[in-house]
Amino acid sequence: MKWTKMLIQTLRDDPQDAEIDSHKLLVRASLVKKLSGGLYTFLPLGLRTFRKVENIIREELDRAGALEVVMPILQPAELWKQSGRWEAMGPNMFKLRDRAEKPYALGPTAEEEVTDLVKSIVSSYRQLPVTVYQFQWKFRDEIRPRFGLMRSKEFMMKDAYSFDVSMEAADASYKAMYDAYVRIFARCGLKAYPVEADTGDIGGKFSHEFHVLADAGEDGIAFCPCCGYAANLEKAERKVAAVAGDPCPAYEEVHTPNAKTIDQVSAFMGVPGSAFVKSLIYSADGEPVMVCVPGDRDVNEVKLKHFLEAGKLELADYEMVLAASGANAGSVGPVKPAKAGLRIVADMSLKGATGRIVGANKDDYHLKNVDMARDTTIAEADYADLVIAQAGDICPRCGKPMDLKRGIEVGHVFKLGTKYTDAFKAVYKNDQLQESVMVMGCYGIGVSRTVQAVIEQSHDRDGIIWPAGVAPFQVVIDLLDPADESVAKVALELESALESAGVDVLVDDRADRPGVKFKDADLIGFPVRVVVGAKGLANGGVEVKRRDQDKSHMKIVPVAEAVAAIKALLA
RNA sequence: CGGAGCGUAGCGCAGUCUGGUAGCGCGUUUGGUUCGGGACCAAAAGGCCGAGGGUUCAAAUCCCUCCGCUCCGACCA
Repeated sequence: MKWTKMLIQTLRDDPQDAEIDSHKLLVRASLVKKLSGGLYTFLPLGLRTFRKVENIIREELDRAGALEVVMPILQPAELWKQSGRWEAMGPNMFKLRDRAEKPYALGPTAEEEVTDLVKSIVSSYRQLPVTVYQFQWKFRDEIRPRFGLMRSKEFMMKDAYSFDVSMEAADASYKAMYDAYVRIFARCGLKAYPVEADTGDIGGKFSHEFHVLADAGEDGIAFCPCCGYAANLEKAERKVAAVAGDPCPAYEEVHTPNAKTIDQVSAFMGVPGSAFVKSLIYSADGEPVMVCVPGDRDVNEVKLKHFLEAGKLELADYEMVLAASGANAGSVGPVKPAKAGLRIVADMSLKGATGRIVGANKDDYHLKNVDMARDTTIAEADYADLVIAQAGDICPRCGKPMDLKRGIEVGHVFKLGTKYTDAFKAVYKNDQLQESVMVMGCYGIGVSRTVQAVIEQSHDRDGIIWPAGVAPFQVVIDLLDPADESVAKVALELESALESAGVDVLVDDRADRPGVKFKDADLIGFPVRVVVGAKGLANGGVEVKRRDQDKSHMKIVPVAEAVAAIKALLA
């Protein structure tokens, strides 16, 4: 392929609307072009990488025995109503109607569709297990699209779904996908780590996310450097040492005018935030619940939701706070709240805590010298791990302190159980003609996001450094003297020789000066650069260099040996 | 949805406060000189100044409305 025949528009300046390196480089290297917020066109170069990532995924899933299908993007609303997610997905889902007013969704995912599909084909245990997958554009009405392809309204996802006869059999399907994911990300040149995760809106039993570590990542991850425990902060557990609370005198009121937040009261009283108990009123399925956590920690709503087994959990509104506590937000506390029998739950680090400061359930007042056991009615069983893990928290597995990292979620595997197969009555018959519900798993990879994650993880000041497996072209030939027929001939012959050897190559045949070509080659980041020029040929051949090595590694090789030398650099 | 910032040539920006012929750099086209890490000279093309309304003799500039983009936040007491 010749550069002058491609549609490439590299940019010297960073685009005005990009914040992170990978987003800037996607645009500057002419891989994508923005149409509108959260909507991108893949340009020829970007699409080549995109297809390579797709093919790696396809090969590994095929190898794992999965079957490719393509299901409609436009999904009838009735499917979503059957699973209850027409409501549950809320405004995250694009909804539309046809001319007959029949409602549809633009698929944000396809559990409903695939369950309906498999149910209609599979009726016997002999047909199981089966795993199907597709590459399909997904649509989500994101609150805030950002960072280019990282979080967009429309994105390419590989989604796979397994169906098994039992929980145990489903574990094997899960394991097969997990292993395939490890291979896929390795082949993409990515360091992706599996981390334990919450199952979120999709629901299910357990799951792992695959994360690429990057400061620009949107997710917090707790990492144990000692034993390798890794979990999304939404889920990350922690161990808490028992509190040896010294006895304290009876509690008493303190007037704290105009001090609402922990920071304000802490400053007012001259006591650190950790001495406080922060108390929040949540509405759990419409019922008020008070949640107490140390003043310097934040509630983990995901953990709380699981602990309370609540369907819908949100912070209580103003009226509910007043009715439950007797005071407004800012003065809420666990000692004698207004509502008799109000359920109070607390973080386990508060068990046995004494001498704490809490809201007095009376506006502008706090209580000091509170002994959680003596002064509150919190049940033994209502102490649980309810806060977001922090760096330094104790690993639940090995007892050593954990680190905090940030990650880009590129893949996710779920063991779903029977949530959807129950809803759709997806059953099979066993050899006794007895019917059972199939057990399901689902497995996603964000293809467009993975492309960007590779860039985020592999670039330098000059541009992208593509891993050879996913580069738009593996080799760029910088033809420095395109007007010189004898030099051009060498470049073109090398191009066909490389193509015959299965190496894809782009010849920069522009009439520009060398510096322009070198800069663009570095920006786009072809793994190997070959310079063909009159000067080099006079010195004995063509010059080859890997993108990830500097000029000192450049080698002059005779034209006849060039293909072998280039293949060696790509290996 | 709340807050902030920004919309001027393909891209990056100045001009807006203080109204008076729409500019700069990169890119593009043509000619010439150059030619191994983003060359130089000359000439040229390219803009409904986000859209609509208002004020004014006159609006990119002042006022109003809307639209789009980016960032922060979305109830942690």
